[in-house]
Amino acid sequence: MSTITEISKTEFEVLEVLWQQHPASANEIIAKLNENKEWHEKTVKTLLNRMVKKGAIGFEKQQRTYIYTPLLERDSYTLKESKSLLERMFSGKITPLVAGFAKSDELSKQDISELKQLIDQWEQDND
Amino acid sequence: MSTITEISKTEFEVLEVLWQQHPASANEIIAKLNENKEWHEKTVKTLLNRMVKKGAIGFEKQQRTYIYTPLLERDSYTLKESKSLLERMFSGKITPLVAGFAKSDELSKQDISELKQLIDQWEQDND
DNA sequence: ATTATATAATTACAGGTGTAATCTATGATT
DNA sequence: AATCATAGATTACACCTGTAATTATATAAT
Repeated sequence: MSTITEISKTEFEVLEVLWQQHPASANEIIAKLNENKEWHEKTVKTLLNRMVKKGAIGFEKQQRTYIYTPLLERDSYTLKESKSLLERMFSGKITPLVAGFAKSDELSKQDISELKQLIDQWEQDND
Repeated sequence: MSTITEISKTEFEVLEVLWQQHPASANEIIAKLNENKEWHEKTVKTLLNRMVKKGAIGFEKQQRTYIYTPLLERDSYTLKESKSLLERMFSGKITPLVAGFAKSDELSKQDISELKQLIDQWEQDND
């Protein structure tokens, strides 16, 4: 249920494809992953196994093979991780993070316009 | 020089006090850390040692004791970590992260006004 | 039924991490 | 000078990670 689960960086990459498309078999996941970079089959299987144990994903037996599904919501997981990072390095505030990006020229015109829109929306909603 | 260095979460906490005040001896660091939560002296010493090996901090001998200094800039380190997180979970874009906060009511009136100010500034600078 | 094949389970193994305890050397104290 | 206290160095140790290889098992093929 809730996000007690700790996911490692590689595990996250695997979960990512599951979030994009589930349920999915190990082989489907492996194939999808390999569109980007090389993943050894055994490695992926290990990661799936570990995530099952951690309760991050579940599976259903389809004959001999497993069909996996995420048990963790992407949004809540990324939010938790984001909050954790902000907490640890920016006293929990979002602005210093964005300011860091601004300062080192990591913000594009596009980013700015998206942020403005987001803020407008927020102000409409919270008023 | 540049941020090749990998710092663990606890190491970061120790580095944090060094960034706030340096150079500093192990004991000063330990004292400062203990203002917040309990840190075992041995643990802190281990972490300092590891960070020296990693090249994240340096020291100067003051008689028998070491006086440590950060060799890593806070800003560049936090930027690197922030970028890494955005890269991994938001395709490198800042807006989805902020949107996640907005969606789960993690943004305060204050945050919004700070963000707006930041954006104003950015627009003044980049024009 | 036997064998080959493909899945999942188990085992491997060298770092890294959190959290200390123990050892060693050196300066302080008597 | 001998001893003590203390700082740093070394060692410990279980768990996590990345990255697989090996083993066991269940089906598919012959």
